[in-house]
Amino acid sequence: MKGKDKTTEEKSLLFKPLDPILHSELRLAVMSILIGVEEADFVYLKGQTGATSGNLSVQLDKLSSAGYVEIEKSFRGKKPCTLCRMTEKGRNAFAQYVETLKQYIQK
Amino acid sequence: MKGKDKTTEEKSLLFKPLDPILHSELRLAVMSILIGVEEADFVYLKGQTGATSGNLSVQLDKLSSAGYVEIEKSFRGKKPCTLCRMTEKGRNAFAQYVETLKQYIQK
DNA sequence: TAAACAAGTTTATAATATAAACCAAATATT
DNA sequence: AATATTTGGTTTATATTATAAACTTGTTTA
Repeated sequence: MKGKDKTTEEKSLLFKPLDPILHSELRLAVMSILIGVEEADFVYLKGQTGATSGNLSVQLDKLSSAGYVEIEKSFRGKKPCTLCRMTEKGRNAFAQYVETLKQYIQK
Repeated sequence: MKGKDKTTEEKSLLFKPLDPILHSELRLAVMSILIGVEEADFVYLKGQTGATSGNLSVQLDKLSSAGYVEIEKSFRGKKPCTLCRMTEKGRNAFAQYVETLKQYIQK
């Protein structure tokens, strides 16, 4: 294929892009949990998802940077505690992601 | 976290792993098309997905290596033609992926 | 008082997705 | 009739990701 690949420009009308922030196993699991609760802490999310601390930490950061979750660091007694809560933006993005996904898995 | 991270072993019961072959935007789009038709050629898949030739070629290879699609190379007149068809294994994997995904996006 | 644990973060690495560059054959252009 | 362009792809290089290992800081426990 010489020169510019013309198809690069023509975006498919049939398949809208899947939000890359949400199209990730662990981040999706976290969002799935957070959508059903008021808030959840790091340890709980870790337990429910089965993720390692490192992976969870990184993915929470990404969700936070995207503005999909709010993270609030405090102490529970003497232990640090990281509380996570889904934002309105996160809720919208999640709903949109699910809609888009339906185009891919139909029915 | 010193030593081995214990949570590594405890797999989550709530979130089954998402088949990494299918959890990919382009491969999912391709499977989504192939599940609805008897067969589709490279050019058609490229048009429908909006993918570049290179990307499509690579992702078709992966689906083929996984045994999810069969690829049959022939000629249509004098032009080469790459026909793709979903296998039974692919159909099962797709159905399973959709089921698993429902755990993540519920309802 | 030192070893183990809790709650994370940082960093290194392996895997992925993606497009750019490439190729061979056919068709169109001068 | 030579050459340029298009068609239908493949290979390769690169940038991004996901992931776990290694590290940190403070707290229990032996």
